[in-house]
Amino acid sequence: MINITLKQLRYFEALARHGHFGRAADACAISQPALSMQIKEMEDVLGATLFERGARQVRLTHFGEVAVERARDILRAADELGDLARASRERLVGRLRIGVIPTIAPYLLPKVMGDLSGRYPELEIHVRETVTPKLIQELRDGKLDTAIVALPISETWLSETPLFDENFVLVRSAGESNLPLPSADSLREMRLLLLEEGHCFRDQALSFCNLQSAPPREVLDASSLSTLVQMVSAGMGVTLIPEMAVPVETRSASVSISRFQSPEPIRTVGMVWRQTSPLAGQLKEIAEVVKMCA
Amino acid sequence: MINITLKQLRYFEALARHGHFGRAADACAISQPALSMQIKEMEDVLGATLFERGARQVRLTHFGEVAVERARDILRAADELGDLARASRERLVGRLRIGVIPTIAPYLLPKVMGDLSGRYPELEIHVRETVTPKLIQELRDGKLDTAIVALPISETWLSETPLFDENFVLVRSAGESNLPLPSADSLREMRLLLLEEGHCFRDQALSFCNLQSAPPREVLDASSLSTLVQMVSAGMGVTLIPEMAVPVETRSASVSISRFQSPEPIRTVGMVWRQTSPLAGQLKEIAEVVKMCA
DNA sequence: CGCTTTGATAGTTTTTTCTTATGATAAATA
DNA sequence: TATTTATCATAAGAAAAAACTATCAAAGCG
Repeated sequence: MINITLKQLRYFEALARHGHFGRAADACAISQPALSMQIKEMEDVLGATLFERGARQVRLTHFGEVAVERARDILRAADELGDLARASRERLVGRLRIGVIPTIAPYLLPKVMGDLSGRYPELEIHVRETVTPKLIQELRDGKLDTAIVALPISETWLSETPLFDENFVLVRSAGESNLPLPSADSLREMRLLLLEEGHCFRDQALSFCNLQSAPPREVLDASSLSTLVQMVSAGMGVTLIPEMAVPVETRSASVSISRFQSPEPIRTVGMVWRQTSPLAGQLKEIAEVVKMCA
Repeated sequence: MINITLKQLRYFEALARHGHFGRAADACAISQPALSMQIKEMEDVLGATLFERGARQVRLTHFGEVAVERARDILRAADELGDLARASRERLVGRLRIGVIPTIAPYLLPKVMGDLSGRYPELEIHVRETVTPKLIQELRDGKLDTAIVALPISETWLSETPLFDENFVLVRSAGESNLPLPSADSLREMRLLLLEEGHCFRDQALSFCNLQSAPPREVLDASSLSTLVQMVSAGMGVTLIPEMAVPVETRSASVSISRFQSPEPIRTVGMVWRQTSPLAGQLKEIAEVVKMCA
């Protein structure tokens, strides 16, 4: 498809402004014949005359007058594309889509969101809270820019950076606080309440109890840590929650919290993103901000 | 002053659309390395990354998404400069891209095409037949000059002019011609065959039966009026078709046609185009020609 | 592991654009 | 009227840009 070029539009606009081939050519920093040829080329392509070449002056035709308006619009839009690029290059601006797993989101996000908004006022943060496999899928599909999950993920196409380590604590009903601390193995014999399938925290808890995937007797699949703690508070069993969740979740429940002796159960929380993401640089920066919060 | 070129914008747009260097290059009729180089050049000039090159897919960055919108605007404006030139040469010549909805096209186009070609011998008419939302999108993208659709469209950036009104008639199998005419409401209880989702005629028919969007029992989604009539002919139910379609569609089907009493179902067919289109003047002229045909 | 897909790179060729030199026309000047 | 001057067009070669072919390298897939 043959078409006009932006260069021709620039020359055209210059000629329209100066009304003189020589001066317009100077303004464009090219020779006069070069300008003449490009204008002629443009007229040929358009199939219409742009200028009425008088002996002593060059004047726009009626069509030329209309066309130069359009040309100026186009040139302005093209220049704005450059401005747009410059604006987006400097600071972290625009939309940032973060995914967070449900066992971290409610405890980490309030502070992180505040800090990020303060630091990057032009950043529009979208948060998606769901389980790890879905987050990874959405990352792969380009629906998310980054995700905060329990490491490791071990996908070759992902970059991962650790943010912080997090202990698991035992939650028992208030009356049991004096009982001796059960060993990891003996948790198997107790009524251990867990999150439903799909949450990585469930697998981590089971792993700590040396259970592969077969659940212990009588598990109850909760959909949130809040539910778990409320169940414990009602005397239905014991559970594990991340230390980070303690302040929020025990506020309205009469339960006792105990830390394990070594080997203390632990998980590493980190941030992941596509290795190919052009935001990689900025995401590292954001990871630092999140580390501060934790 | 170094700057991007329209050619680069075209390549950029193609790559954004195809998400694949090879196919985009094909679409631009150049080799893949040529496209790669121009995209890279463009990214260098802008100083920003436009695409995230994944192992298996190429995806726009956030900035790329914003930029491609601008690029499309610029490209459309540049194309319109050509249209403008054509319009300035008084008579309507060159390419005219008309979109028509499928429930009108086969009945209106044969005559309209003939009349237009006779009247404007230098006019090269391209016809695109698809559903209204796609036509409107293509109009917006500058891929169409005008479209013939059911009014109203109510987009502020469109000019619309009515062409003619069209009644809907009831199609029943041949044996049922003596039965009394069902009311709009009672159509709901019959086995009403309709076009598939997306056709405005489907919505208009449903609306006449006072159905919002929930389809009646056992709808069968056909992709053309011909199919509908053939189904009716086979005794599978009843349907509505525009009056204009009657001569063509009942030629090879043993069905009976009945007009409704008032309130007679009706729709207004009209022509729409971008208000900013330089062809506006000529399009009005064409609308008059189409009116004659109907 | 090989095999395939896919984008990047290198070197060469083709096309486009630009430059200098020159021509042509008409107004201005003498 | 002849000459000069101002201007834009044309021509031919040089420079720059863009495109092609061939090939590489990385990553997914069986």
